[in-house]
Amino acid sequence: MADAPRYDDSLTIALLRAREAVTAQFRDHVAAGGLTLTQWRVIRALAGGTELDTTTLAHRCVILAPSLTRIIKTLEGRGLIEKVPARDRRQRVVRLTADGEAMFTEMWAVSKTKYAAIEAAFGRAEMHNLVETLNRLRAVLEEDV
Amino acid sequence: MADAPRYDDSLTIALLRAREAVTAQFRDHVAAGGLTLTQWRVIRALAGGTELDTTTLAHRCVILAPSLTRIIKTLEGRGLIEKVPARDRRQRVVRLTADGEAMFTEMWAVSKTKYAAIEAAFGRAEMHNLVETLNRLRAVLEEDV
DNA sequence: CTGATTTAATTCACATGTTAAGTAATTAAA
DNA sequence: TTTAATTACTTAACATGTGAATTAAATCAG
Repeated sequence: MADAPRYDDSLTIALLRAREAVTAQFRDHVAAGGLTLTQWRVIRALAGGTELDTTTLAHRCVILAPSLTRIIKTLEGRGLIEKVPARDRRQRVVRLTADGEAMFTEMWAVSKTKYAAIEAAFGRAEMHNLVETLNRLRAVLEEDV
Repeated sequence: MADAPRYDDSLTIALLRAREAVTAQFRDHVAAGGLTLTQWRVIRALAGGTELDTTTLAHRCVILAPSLTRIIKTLEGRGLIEKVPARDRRQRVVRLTADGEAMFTEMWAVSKTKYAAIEAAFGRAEMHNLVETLNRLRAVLEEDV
């Protein structure tokens, strides 16, 4: 042993902690709306009349298919999303209901200000650069390694 | 709506995807050892004879207390960790068993090479800089915002 | 020293992550 | 066109995330 990097210097731990710190900024607000952060990602991906099938939605929201199946069931039960007939009957295509759109609009107004507060505290350029770096890291890892 | 940033430009999504991409590099190897990535973080934090109480361990591994309770139960059942008597009898202090240390040593050898491969692919300086940036972001968010 | 408060873990209940297996619809091959 | 292979999603089983309530031990106030 002994050659393990200090835990705070580990990339995996740094990513975990950073994500925890960022999501913490939104969790209470989203919870106040009766949603989890994961459910909120789905709402957000569908905002503005967007219709998406489960596979695409799962990919955009970074949610595994089994989780999304449960989430769709929950949100549909609350009347926030609804099914849309699809040509390919294997697919489940969904969109927000009027209630869902209203919920998004109301919550997004606040989320936007929180996002802006993070930008202000950390620096707009720094943040943009960080996102770019993270996406580049991902691209590198998904290619080869 | 319409003023939401493109999803790929969202900091939360970028963090989620990047973390997913990084952990994917280790998941199969860790699973081959019969461990989950979360369990591996615990093993790693205890490597080298380190004795830690639940609170400290949870903080270092970024695991919530209820999860850690279950993980300790599991790893103890497998003979990888063991309890240590503590002065404060409210605390649960644990350490690796001889089997646990052996498990760590064997798996760490491979993990290290995978970590090095990521460094090589992404760039050592880039990676060090990313970790520093992530920790700085966290520090900023935990202060004020 | 006794009772109130605080602290460290655990337990509970439910949501999600994760892998594997199963089902139904589509497409491709014979 | 009938069957085999593929695709999209669901279900199942277990591990973890998350917040709230609970228990046991230590500390504090009077």
